[in-house]
Amino acid sequence: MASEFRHRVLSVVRRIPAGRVATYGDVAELAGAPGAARAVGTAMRECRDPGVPCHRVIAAGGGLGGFGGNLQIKRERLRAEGLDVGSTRVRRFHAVRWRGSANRTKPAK
DNA sequence: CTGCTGACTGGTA
DNA sequence: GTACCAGCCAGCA
Repeated sequence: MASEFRHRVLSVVRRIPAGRVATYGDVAELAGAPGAARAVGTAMRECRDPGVPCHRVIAAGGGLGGFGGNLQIKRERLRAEGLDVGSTRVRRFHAVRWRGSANRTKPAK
């Protein structure tokens, strides 16, 4: 399957526990393609599956990322997860991984 | 097979 | 602080 990478990404996103988030870069690395953050976003584009909490995938620094119109819903969901979400970025959140190092529960930037 | 695009990231100005 | 540039990988025409 040419979309094996996408499938792997979806699996990683699916493993993200509630109340926790992961950056595109982290998901890409966990998917086996470090640096393919953009490709991750492309894969998320088809995250219509409810089993794939694509809203838990955010950009680096706590940004919600690009997304289109449902970005608003994503923000509300993240807030429902117990995270502090601002207008276009998260203030406080628990990331499964941060900068490829130990689990950090700080927004850093 | 070649080239462009894209829900990204990090660094420099 | 924000703005722009270059680099990265995967998907699609």
